[in-house]
Amino acid sequence: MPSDNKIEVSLSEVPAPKAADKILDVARDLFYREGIRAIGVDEIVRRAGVTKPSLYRSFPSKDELAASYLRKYDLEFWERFDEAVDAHPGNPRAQIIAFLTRVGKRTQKRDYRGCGMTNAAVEYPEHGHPARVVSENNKQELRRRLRAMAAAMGASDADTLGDGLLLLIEGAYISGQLFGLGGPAAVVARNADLLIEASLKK
Amino acid sequence: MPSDNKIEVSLSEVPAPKAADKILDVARDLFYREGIRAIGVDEIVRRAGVTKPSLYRSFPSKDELAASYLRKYDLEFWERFDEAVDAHPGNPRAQIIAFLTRVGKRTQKRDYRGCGMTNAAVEYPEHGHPARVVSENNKQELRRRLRAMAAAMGASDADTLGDGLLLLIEGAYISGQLFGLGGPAAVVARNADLLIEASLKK
DNA sequence: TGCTACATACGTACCGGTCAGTAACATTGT
DNA sequence: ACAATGTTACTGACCGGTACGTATGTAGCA
Repeated sequence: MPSDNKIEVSLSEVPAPKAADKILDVARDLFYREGIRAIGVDEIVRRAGVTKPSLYRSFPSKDELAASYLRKYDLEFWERFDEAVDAHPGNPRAQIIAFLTRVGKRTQKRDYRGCGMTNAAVEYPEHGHPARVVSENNKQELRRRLRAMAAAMGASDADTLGDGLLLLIEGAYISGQLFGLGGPAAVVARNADLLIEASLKK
Repeated sequence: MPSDNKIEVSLSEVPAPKAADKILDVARDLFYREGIRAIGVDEIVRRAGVTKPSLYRSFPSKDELAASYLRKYDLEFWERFDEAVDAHPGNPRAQIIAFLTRVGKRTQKRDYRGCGMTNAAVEYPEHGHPARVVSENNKQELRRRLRAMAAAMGASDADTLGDGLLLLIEGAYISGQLFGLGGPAAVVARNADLLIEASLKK
């Protein structure tokens, strides 16, 4: 058994993953790839190597586990977003294009499955569902930031441009998983650039 | 009992809706509003006022019923699309804007649920699933037509513009059900017009 | 007209499996 | 001791799907 992570070289190093963490990791993977409704709790605990009571000791319900998965997804999303922002300080246009260039690249990977937030909202149309609430909050914050960036670019109608960029982003997420390789999402950055250009002059 | 459709005034008029038709009507409504995975066959037959064996005499499986629902959806979609096209003969730009204006309006209705095709593809990521196949075919045809229209507009890079329009459309479908009233989908036509403008000059 | 013969359409009751979730108790490591 | 986890077994509801019997309409024929 080479390279086992049970080595425990010293204190607080590889601190023996708790059951809740293993569950959340597996849930994240399966929920994202297959969909939340498509995955049962039995499969999650099986793949995580834990038992069902362990799941329900850490999470009050499957719906709340899904919400936790999305909160984790939310954190990772903003990390990726801010990475593009930080790469071009004071240049919102370059920030957007950098972000969309990476999104476009990711959509061209095999088995790309779009945005976990967006997918969850499609799976759970019911208002107030725990998973949907997380998703809606994420999207509203994204909209707010895009509009602010559009304003910082000096767009004459910043809200319209910000919303247009959001439409392109969501379209890329969906088209990425619909068309696979060679799909329309590959040119999302180019289209965003054209849209920005048209929104600035005048 | 006023206005009962059992009148049968003459031959071949209101020909007593068959079980299969009632099932498909109910399935269309429930699948679209709640999602395909969220609705069981029991609820469908209950709401349709028929029994389960009747469903399985007309449809070989739930998956095939979902595919039938999408084929019906596909027909209605192209009716709406061609309506906008026919309203502006020889003017692809006006055709697109007319279509997107109506899409934008529909996204602002309460309980808007986006595109049944798109939603089904999100619900069934597995390649080859009967419902997904119908959805993918619809989207590929839409892409083909949008690219052709972009070429007819005289865009320098017609494929990029066609794909950009597709991204905006898919973004509108998703944002419509994510944000509800006052969401970004309301300005999809305006953004499409800006994108077209930017893609034509030069 | 009266009868059978057959096909179509439908209903009752049921199948095994899976769903999310839980009760009660044993085991482990610190 | 204590807290976290595992073990086993279970619940009631629901899942998609089916075996099998029954009603109804109609064609053929006397």
